Amino acid sequence: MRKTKQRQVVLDIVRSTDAHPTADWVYEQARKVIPNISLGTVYRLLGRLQEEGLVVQLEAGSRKSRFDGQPGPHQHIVCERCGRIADVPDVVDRAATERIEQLTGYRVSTHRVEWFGLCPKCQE
Amino acid sequence: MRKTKQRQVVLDIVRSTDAHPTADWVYEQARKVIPNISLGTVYRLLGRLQEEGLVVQLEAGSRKSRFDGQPGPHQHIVCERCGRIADVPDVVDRAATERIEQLTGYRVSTHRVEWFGLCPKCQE
DNA sequence: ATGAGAATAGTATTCGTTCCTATTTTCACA
DNA sequence: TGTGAAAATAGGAACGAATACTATTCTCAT
Repeated sequence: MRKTKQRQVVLDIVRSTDAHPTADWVYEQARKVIPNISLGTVYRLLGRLQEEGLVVQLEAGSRKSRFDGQPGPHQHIVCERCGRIADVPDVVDRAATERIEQLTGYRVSTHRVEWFGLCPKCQE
Repeated sequence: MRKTKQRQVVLDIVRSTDAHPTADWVYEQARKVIPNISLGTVYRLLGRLQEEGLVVQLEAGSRKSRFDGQPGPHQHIVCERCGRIADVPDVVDRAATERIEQLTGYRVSTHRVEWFGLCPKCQE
């Protein structure tokens, strides 16, 4: 792993804010320092930084939406190897929701818990 | 809202499985019944069925990934109006994880809680 | 029966992201 | 301090899930 100016700039930018920026926002900021930096470089660096644990990527996962024909209060667990999705009961109670509302000032309307792991078949 | 064959077929398909199918899987199944059904129709119907509460869409939200330069155990709350994201502490304890493992047979490696609501600014 | 408008089929388009490759840059080692 | 091999980048092409567009078909209240 080599120390490049691009890498340092991208890391500084993503660390400089708590606004959870998008890749293209990081790209725009980076261009102020390195005008001809490439968007592909930003994507590659963000991915690499994530592998190293310096950055967390939200809403990643498979980019395909999946649909559930059994609506109702339940959550999901996704197999990290084969993508199989199973239903699980919700573990978040009313007290937790109220705590979040008080801490953030947000008015909570809903929440979603996603679990990740290995399904029984993929555990071998 | 009109009763069309396409609508009924898509609803039957998405209700017939608990595998949380993708839109193109639903499309392939639907083509076995209506060979010239359009993929756009499948997308539109799934969206409409979701609005009616008959179907739940997973992993939806903005299609852009967002990045967090402050790694560490915390979760997020997303404003449904302006997209603002704030950090919140995790509310899932060890006992809940064990319960999920026993219920599903999955080996849990991580989880993610996403809260949705209105940020203070958007509550007016 | 019929006509207005809702829904569809087929296709083009959008846009976030990834891939490709010639060129540049970094850094271990002489 | 040079030098060369490997790694990283810039720029642009390609990909793919999802959406937009529009002429045509279908539904259903009357």
